[in-house]
Parts: sequence; structure tokens; C-alpha cells
Amino acid sequence: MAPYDKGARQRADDRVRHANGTPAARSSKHRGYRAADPSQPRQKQRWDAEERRGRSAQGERPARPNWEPRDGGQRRDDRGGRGYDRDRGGRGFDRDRGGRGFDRDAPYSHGRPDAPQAPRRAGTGSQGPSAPRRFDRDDRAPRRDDDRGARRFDRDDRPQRRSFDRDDRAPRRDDDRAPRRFDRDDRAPRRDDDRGARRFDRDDRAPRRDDDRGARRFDRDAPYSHGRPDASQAPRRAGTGSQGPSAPRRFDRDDRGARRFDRDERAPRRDDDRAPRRFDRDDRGARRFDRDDRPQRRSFDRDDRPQRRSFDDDRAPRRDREDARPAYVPADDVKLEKLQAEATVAADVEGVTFADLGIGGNISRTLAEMGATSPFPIQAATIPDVLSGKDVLGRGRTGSGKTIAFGAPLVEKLMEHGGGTKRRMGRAPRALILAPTRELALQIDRTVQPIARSVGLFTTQIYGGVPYGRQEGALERGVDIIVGTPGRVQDLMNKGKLDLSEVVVSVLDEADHMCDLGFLEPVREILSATAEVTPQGDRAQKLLFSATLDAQVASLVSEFLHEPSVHEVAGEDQASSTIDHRVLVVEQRQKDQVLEELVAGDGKTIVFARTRAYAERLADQFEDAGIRATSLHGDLNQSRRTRNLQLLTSGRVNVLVATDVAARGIHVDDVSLVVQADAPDDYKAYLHRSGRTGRAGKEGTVVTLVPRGRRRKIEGILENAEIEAELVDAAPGDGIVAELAAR
DNA sequence: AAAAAAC
Repeated sequence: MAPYDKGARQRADDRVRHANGTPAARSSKHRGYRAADPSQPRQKQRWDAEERRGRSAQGERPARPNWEPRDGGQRRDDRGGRGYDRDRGGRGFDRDRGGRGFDRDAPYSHGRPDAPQAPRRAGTGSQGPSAPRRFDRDDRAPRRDDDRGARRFDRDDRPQRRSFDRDDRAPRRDDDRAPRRFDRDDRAPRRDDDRGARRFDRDDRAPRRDDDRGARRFDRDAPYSHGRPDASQAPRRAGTGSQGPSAPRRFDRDDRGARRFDRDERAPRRDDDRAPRRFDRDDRGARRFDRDDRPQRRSFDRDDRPQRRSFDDDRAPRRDREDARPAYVPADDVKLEKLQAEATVAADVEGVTFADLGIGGNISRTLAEMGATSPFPIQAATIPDVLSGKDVLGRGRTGSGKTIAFGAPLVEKLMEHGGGTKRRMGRAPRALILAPTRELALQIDRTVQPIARSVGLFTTQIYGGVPYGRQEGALERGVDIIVGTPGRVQDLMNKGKLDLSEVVVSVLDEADHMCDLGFLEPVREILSATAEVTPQGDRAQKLLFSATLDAQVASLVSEFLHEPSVHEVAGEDQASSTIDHRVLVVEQRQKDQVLEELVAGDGKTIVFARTRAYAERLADQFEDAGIRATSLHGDLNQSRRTRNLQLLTSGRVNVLVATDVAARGIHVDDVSLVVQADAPDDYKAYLHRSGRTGRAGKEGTVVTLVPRGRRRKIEGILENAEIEAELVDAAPGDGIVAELAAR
């Protein structure tokens, strides 16, 4: 069918839709308005304008008993205010309309002046107008109807909507804020007062960095941190690193043999090193010095090898190639060495405050307002080192508070040596935070921005899929901290709009992933454009964080970091996890049905699918079954992505079907169930996906579906992830499915 | 092979 045919069909459908009066009433004065049923529990009570706008209106679908009550009233509001229906629905629209829909997207606004809201036009490149759609028509047809209807309302709103507000808002806020406690001029004097009273006041802090460490209770690492020659995570050798993205695989046996040349004793070490060694300080200290010549290589533990080996063993028989060397297969799960790290013990952190760690009063207060009243272990572990100017690698499991671990000290640090830099028009940013997905960048900014603002610093988001105007405008006005994704950052750099030469603190969140093929090169270029030294002559800092930080970052570390300290939290193993892992072995043809039963429960659920098309199809299937569901993947334009995620966050849908775009970093409160409709690619993907639940110590369940033929694959993944889970046969209607769904 | 990340 030619494009114009689709358009015609859409318009026809559109007319039908309107004839039916689907779009709703905005208030009780309008026909069709229904107040929300108060007897219905809501997961979230926030119903501000933006949320309503973001609300999904499923008008075209038969009202289902289980969502009717919540939808009834609000749905209509949304329609009026928001302009889109089902997430997917908008897709066609966005593409066709060149992304118009997006300017209204409240979701990002969040009062962020610099938030890039204005739609540019064709929107996300990804769904480029002509981008091939990945979904079959049948799915899409109905969706488009919705869009259209929705769009129309968008228009009505548009004029009054923030198109103007927004532009005003930025400056306005600045003004507002200035007089408040953020005013720099005020701050200087006040700070001294405040701090003076405190135990760790600023003046002390600088010197304290070194001296204090020993004194601090929680600071177990002090002893090592200094003399840690090998801490220089530098990759064993260029090779290791180079294997970067595609190379990780080079770690398979064949390569290992070769490597033996560098390090004869490595082989034996594999077994010795491992468990006992990791947290054994004495051991480490000793080990460290016995090889002065190869500090660099040593930085990575090779303790994981044995596991890989056993995985290899599994593989051979499976392929009936026992006699042949295991072939290199990209799909195989390869586990790299963990980085050797200082382990901070959670118990040692009790009673420690952010102020104790060296975080100033304004920031501490802001953290408290955000709910971070006292530091989590990973924060206590890394903050002092970041403040002392070191390069830091941090590994904390999913949901353990890594964002604040780098965000708070980063801001503190900028404020310290940025003293005197009053808000200057067009000043170049001094800090950069990179994340692998736009959603994650947005989320990080939501955490970092308030912290920055509390001391008068500004952040801006630089990521793709949204118009350039606002981002460029923010840069022209001048910002202090950039939070973004590699593509757009690089883009703006190359266009001469973004000057990174004054960036003295760079953070890579999900650092190992940032070393994947496709990310590594842009990241290298970006880091290369940052400053090497601060105006004070200190070395510019690089901070790398991830729940699965391993030797994949080796090349980056060797190229850009200097004697980094490496931190992790002791005892963060699966045994201490709050996540219950299950694997259901299902018949391929029954999989969709089992999935539907699994997501029918009341709790918030994230379903991971391997492809965008499957994610989309599942979301449609669930909705057709009366389950409130939406999708998140790269085929959606950014406004829809943001909105759909918001639908889950706000509780308007219970189920989000996503690709791995949502695997890392995304925080949604109270996700009780993660379902993997397709097994993850590797153990890291497993850990990150499952980490969407069980956050901050809460409980969660992860259910992975595998067809019979893929059992061995998932076993290998579980083994590498160090997770124990039984494989259980399951079919639609089985008790186990119902039991898991009920959680 | 897919997904993500600029247009």
C-alpha cells in the first residue's frame, strides 16, 4: 500500500472516530465527562496538567472492566489536553507529521528551562518520516486513528500551551532563583558560616582528603587506596581494551592461550584469585606490589574465567563439535573480568552523613529533600574520592544509588573550584555526564539538576530526537553541566555549538555499555574534547559507573583515566538480592499466551522483548486483552518514548513492553515483576533488565521465558550472572504462571 | 542479529 493510501485510510478512520464522538470532554460541563471512581485505588495520585496530558486515552477500545474506572473521567481529559492516544497510536502520526506532536510533550518539561521541548520537525530521526516501519499494518491501522483524533486536540491546545510559556520560563526561573538561596554572592559568605559550625567544613575538607580517609569509619579502603599501583585500571594491555566492544569476545580460550605470554602466572591465578582474594585486603596489597612492572595489566581480575570456561564446555556438546574448537559465536555470553575494587561494607556506612563525606550544606539539604537522607554504600565509597579529585570507577548493583554517587560530588566539585564563576552568558560547561539512552539521560538530569540548582549551577540535556533550538539556546546562555547521550553531544560539538574544552569532570554512566560497538568511538571523541587539566592545574576527572563494570572499559580507562580508584560494595551478590528469579520453559507457540497471563497481575510489570517489532506486538496484544500496557523502543519518537515511560511511572499503565532501551538505569518505582519475553543476550543484559525491579532493597520477581531449545543458553547466562534459578516447564493456565502473575 | 545513539 502506498503511503498516500494509508493517509487516506487514516483520514477516513478519523472521520469515523469523530462521528462517534470518541474524543472526550474536559470537564464535568461536557458531555461524556465522568469523574474518576474514588473507590478505585490509584497507584499514583499525581494528576497535574502534564500528567493528564500524558494520559493515554483508549477511547477506541471497548472499555474493559479493569480499567474503566480509572480511565473514565481522566481519559477524556487527556484527550482534550493531550493529543495522543495510545502510545503506539501516535507513531504514524509523528512520522507523518514530522514530529509535530512533540512539542507539546509535557513530559520533559518538568519545569526544566533547558529541557528541549520544542519539536523541531521530523522528530526523531529514528522514526524518520520515511523510516521503514517495523510493524505490520494490521497493528498500526487502529493506532493511527487514534493519533489523528489526538492530534486534532493538540492543535487546539497549542496556541495557549507553553509554546510561549516555555521560552519564557527559562529566564524566568533564573530570576526567581537568583534571589533565593542560590545566589552566589550570598552563598559565599553564608557558606563559611554554615560550614564553620560543621565538623567538616570546607576549609578542612581539602586537606582532609588525604588525612581523613584513614580516620573515617567507613573508609575501609583508605589503606589500599593510596598504594594501589594496580589500581590504575589500565587495561592489561592495549589488547584487552582494544577488544573493546567487539573484542570482548577475544577472551575466549583461544586468545587466552596467546596472552599467556604477557603473564605467565595468570592461568593459575584464575582460581586462586577469585573469591578469597577479592575482599581480602592483605592479599591484595601484597599482590599489588609484586608486579611493579605491570601495574596496568593487573588491574583486572581474571577471576571469572573459570565460569566462562564451563560455559564453553557446555557449548561444545550442544553443537556436536566436541572435537572442534569452540567457534566464536557473537551471540555467546562472554564474561569479562571484574575490576578489582575496594569494597565498602554497608555496615560501616551507618551513621555517616553526606556532610561527613564532604558534601556541602545546600547539596545535603537538597539530597534530603529528594529522599536521600543518608548515603548508600556506593555513595559513601565514591564520594570522598571524587571530591579529592581522583578518577573513580564505581560498581554498585542496580538501584543502589549510583546517580547520586557521582552527581552530588560532581556538583560539589564544580562549585569548589568553579568559585567566582558567576553565571556568565555563554560560559562553557565544566562537567559532562553521558548515558547510553535518552531516557536515562533525562532521568539523571532529574536527579542532578536539583542538586546543581541548589548551589546555583545549571544543567542542560543534550540528546537526540528532539529539536536543536532549545539545546543550542541553553548552551548559548551558558550552562555548567551537560547531561546527554553521545550522538547529539558529538553532533553539537562538531557544529561548534558545544565547547567541551572546559569540562573538568566527565562521567560515563553505564560505562561498560558505553564501550560497546557504536558507542565507544563517539565516547572517545567526546572525552578527547574535554579538558586535560583544570584551571588550577589539577588533572581533569573521569568517573565511570555501572552495575556491571568490567574489563570492557579497559581501553577507555587506559586512554583517559589516571590511577583511578575502584569501588564496589561488599556483599552485593545475588544471595543478598531481593529479587526472585524464575525461568519458565515454554512452547514457542504458547509463549504469547503465557506472557499475557503473567502480565495480567496488579503490580507494575516491565516486559523485555528482543526486537522493537515484538515489543510493539506484545503491547498491542496485552491491550487487546484488556491489560493497560504500553511500549518503549527506538521506533517511537522521543515524545512518545518519554510519554510512554511516564505512563508506567505514573501508574496509568501497569505494563511496559520494552526493548533493551529500558534495560539499563531506568528507575520506575515499585516495579514488582520483570518478564523477559526473550532471553537476554548476555548475563549483563540479564542483570540490568532484572535490576528494573528489586530496587533500593525492595522485593521483585524476574521471570524469563525460554523455548525448549534455548535452555542451555539461559543456563549459561544465569551461571555468568551468578544467579541460581530452576528451569520449570510452563504452559498457559498453569498454576506457576498464575502464581507469578499475582505478585 | 538487535538495540542504542545524530540527522
